[in-house]
Amino acid sequence: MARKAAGRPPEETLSLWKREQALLKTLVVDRDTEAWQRDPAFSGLQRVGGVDVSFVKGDSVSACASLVVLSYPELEVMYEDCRMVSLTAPYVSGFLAFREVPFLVDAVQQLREKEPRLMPQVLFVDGNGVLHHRGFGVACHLGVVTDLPCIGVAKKLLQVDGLENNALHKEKIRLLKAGGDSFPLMGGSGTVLGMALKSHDHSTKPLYVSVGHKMSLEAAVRLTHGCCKFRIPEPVRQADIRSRDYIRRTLGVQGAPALRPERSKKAQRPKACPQGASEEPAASSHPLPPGLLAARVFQRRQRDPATRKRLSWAWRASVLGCAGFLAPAAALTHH
DNA sequence: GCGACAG
DNA sequence: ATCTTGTCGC
Repeated sequence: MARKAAGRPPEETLSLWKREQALLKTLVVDRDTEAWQRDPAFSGLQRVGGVDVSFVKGDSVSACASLVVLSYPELEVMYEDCRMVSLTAPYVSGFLAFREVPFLVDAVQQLREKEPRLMPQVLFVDGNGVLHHRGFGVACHLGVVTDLPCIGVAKKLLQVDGLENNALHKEKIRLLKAGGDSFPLMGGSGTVLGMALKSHDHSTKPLYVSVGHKMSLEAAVRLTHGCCKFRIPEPVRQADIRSRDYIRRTLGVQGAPALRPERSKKAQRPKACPQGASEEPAASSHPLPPGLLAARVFQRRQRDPATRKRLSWAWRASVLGCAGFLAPAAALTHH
């Protein structure tokens, strides 16, 4: 039963989303916060995570959200969680997080409750971090809401702040020699928004790496390279493969009941799965509305005395925003 | 009409 | 994101 696509949201909704992004952006930490991030060999890093959302072809609502955890440096799958979800928001460039993040947060939360020892120390996110229209892409969004270090990895250049996939850019790509080579992506304001990375020796198209949360750009690029067996970092690649497999096994086999759905060879069976995981599509979860999600984050952060003062105004604005009493935009630029 | 457009 | 076969290269 393929459901109909939601149209583009009204300007009013986009305005609320922009406010949400502006609020949460104040919580992004764009430097290394963990000891392993500064270690040359990432000593102390044992678990890397990846998330992805795959879609059902004729259906713009049904999707499979997946979270995988891999060992580091072996890059073997230790945990896999795939779940069918019903998307509520349409895809709008610049607002990807509002479509995908609620389900990914649910997956992280379930892992935190049921298998805390498997919690990844960093999450690779399919999409951009600070390399974004308003400096707050899906990798930042997921990072701030989960409080996990996150790395944004996009397969195509998001052309914002003067960045263009033009002849000069293509020439810089051509000059990348070996896997690990990269060049900075400088925005119009002179800020480095991310790096174009040749993820392995024989990759033509680069990856666009940017900071999501709690990690420096340098460490993000270095770790991304360290997690690439192929062009796409293994955590994201496994999340992608497994979510697509899940859809195929769940929806694509109905006409062939005699055949037992098989797992693709690229997807090795993980050691752990979430408890209660069913082969049937799970009931669609009910993510918090954007405003309440922000409120919950601020509520948690507010317990930390170091950030309480700085957040108090944002906390109030968030709560007021939820109630439909939005403060004027000027309130966000003061303080 | 033309170019942009993370996933 | 997804629609799609074969084909070229190691």
